[in-house]
Amino acid sequence: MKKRSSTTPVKTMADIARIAGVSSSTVSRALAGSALVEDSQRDRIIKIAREGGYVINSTARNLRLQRTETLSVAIPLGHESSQPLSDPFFVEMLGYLAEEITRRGYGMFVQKISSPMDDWMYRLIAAHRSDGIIVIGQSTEHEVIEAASVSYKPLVVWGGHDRQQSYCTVGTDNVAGARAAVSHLIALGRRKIVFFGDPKLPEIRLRHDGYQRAVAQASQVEAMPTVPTHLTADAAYESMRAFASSGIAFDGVFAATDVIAMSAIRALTGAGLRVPEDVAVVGFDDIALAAHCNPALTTVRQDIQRGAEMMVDLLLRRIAGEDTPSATMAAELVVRESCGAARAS
Amino acid sequence: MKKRSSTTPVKTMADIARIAGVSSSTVSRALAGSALVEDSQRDRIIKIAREGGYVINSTARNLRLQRTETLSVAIPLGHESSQPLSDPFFVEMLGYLAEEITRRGYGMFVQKISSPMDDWMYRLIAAHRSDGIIVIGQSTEHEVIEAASVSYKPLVVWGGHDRQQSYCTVGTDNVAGARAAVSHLIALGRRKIVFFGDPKLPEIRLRHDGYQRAVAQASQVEAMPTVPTHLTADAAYESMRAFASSGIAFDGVFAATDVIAMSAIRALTGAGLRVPEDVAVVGFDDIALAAHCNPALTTVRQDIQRGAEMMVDLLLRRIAGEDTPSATMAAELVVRESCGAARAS
DNA sequence: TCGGGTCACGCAATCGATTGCATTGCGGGG
DNA sequence: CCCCGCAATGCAATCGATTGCGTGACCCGA
Repeated sequence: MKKRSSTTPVKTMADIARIAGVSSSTVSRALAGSALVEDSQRDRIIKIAREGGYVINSTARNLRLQRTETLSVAIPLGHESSQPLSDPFFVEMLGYLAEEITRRGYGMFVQKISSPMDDWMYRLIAAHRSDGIIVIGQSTEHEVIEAASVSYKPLVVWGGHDRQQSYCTVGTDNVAGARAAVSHLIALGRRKIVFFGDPKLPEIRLRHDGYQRAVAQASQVEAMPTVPTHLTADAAYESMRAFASSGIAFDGVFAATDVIAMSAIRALTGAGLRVPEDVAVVGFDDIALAAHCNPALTTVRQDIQRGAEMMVDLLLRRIAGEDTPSATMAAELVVRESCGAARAS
Repeated sequence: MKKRSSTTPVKTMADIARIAGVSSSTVSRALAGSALVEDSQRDRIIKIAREGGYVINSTARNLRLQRTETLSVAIPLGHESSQPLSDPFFVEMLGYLAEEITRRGYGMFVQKISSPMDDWMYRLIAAHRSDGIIVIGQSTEHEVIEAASVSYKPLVVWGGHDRQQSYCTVGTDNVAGARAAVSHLIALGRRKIVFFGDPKLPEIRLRHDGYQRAVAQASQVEAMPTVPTHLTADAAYESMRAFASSGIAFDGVFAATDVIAMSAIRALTGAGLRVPEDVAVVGFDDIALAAHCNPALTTVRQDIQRGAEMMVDLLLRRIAGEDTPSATMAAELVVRESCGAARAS
């Protein structure tokens, strides 16, 4: 930390004005780089500010300018009781958002929505603590978001996009990604593929759609049950353990998220099944650990970084008054070890 | 979102005052529950506010009250080039902090310190955007933090505690935890235990101390090299791959973090070594995935949730003027599969 | 009936930065 | 020599909530 030789503490523009022998108006203009201030004067004022270690008081500035220079990031966790932010996907997204938002000079106001009353959105808006809101994942809150979006425009949501929804989303092409994943399993000779995930959540429903299309399109693939597990590692582990001991034969698993996939693999191994020899597993998300677990996970990659950038970009444009459309990014199948090589059908 | 029947928009206290036929002073006092306002009057004002959907403007309030009701959370990543927030440990911590901070009615201002110039701390302080700062992990920034802490009191740091450091830390007893982990490996019959992690980082240095003490205390345990790997999954994987092919024989690994441990396991498996049969692995942190990777990871548990609570608690007390001491939490060895059972020495 | 006291409430300053408008000084053209 | 105009700067209001101090109304006892 730099040492400041401040005999007179320089906290406000008035302090600078006093030292420079001018009014605070001039200081304000000088610091803003206004051409109205004489060059030498401006330089002198800026020098005083710098040497005094002056940093503008953003609270006062924001009050005057009627804005906050802050973006809210809301994470609804309606689907997992009181579980803390457990999914690395959300957390990686949070990290990229932090990066992108601070890069643009904004602050990031993080809000976890644990026990959603239906007015969380309203309260977040009315608090006036941010200029706009990013919602990570629709969870079970689609209706609430939809309702809020009618009157509140600076809002961008990560998640699945539906034709009849009016709010602006950024997301991956879940249907195509899921379809590619399941088609890959089928191409490797798997015929009994189970879907793990709860289609009540919008994104997961789309992935389930993709799964169904791939299955419907292929021949000789058996219809298998859908297991609506929660998104947490514990719940997914338990679901898979129960399913594996149910006696239903299966040779492939399409997990709605990587966390589910990794937990499933562990449960399968615990049940004496080998991955990928006995059961091939594909996930969705490509979280950082997917490449580094054992066996390495074949999964559908979502470009989280680009997603974060797009959300911030769209939100800032919405704050500026533009009415931006939703954006969908391509999904990419990343083949690793967990689904093995082709085998005889 | 609730429907507001606001013919007259109620945005400010002055609006409410106009409707109620009083001054904004009275509105302010009424909303604050002051006894100076007559009961029926107060109820009426509160009713008007509620029906108008009024939410106080915190920017104005904070300017007047000279505070921000916001806490900064800084994450220095000096150790991993431009890597995004990759370690689940940090990210889980972030989630718990978000929970705890919002629970206390504060906002959370997240700042990622990617390419640390030595004035990041000063800038964060001088921006006046928060009432206090939580730093997650010392990374390579010990000196900067130490320097800042001399003049800036509302500061709490997650990380290792050293006798000669003056800032307030919250952390796990790294030495004892590491010692327990390594002693466990030794008790299981392992004799050639390698340490993976970079002792340049304060916390890791303490874990390395614990490792050395456990080794020194035991008999028949060979001195093995320390491999100073980075904290990212990729770097750790590469380090282990290189080490495994170096020809040095070993039967145990103590990884400084779970991410390193999980990557190491994968590299070992890739090199044809079995875990835990050929090499036993112990990690540190007990991140959520530790229990759910394959094999499940034996590791030293840090109570992240309690850590987050303590940091917020200490910080609020520091903001209130108290000079709180550092806190160290007990570490707990969690035995799972990755170090196997005892074997003949 | 009057003075002292209490209760409710309003006035106006304050927090710090911004900005429309007024003002000052200076130079040049008529 | 005077006046106009421009350049540079100051004044003061503003954003919205808070709060010390002042004031009016009312009640009570003397």
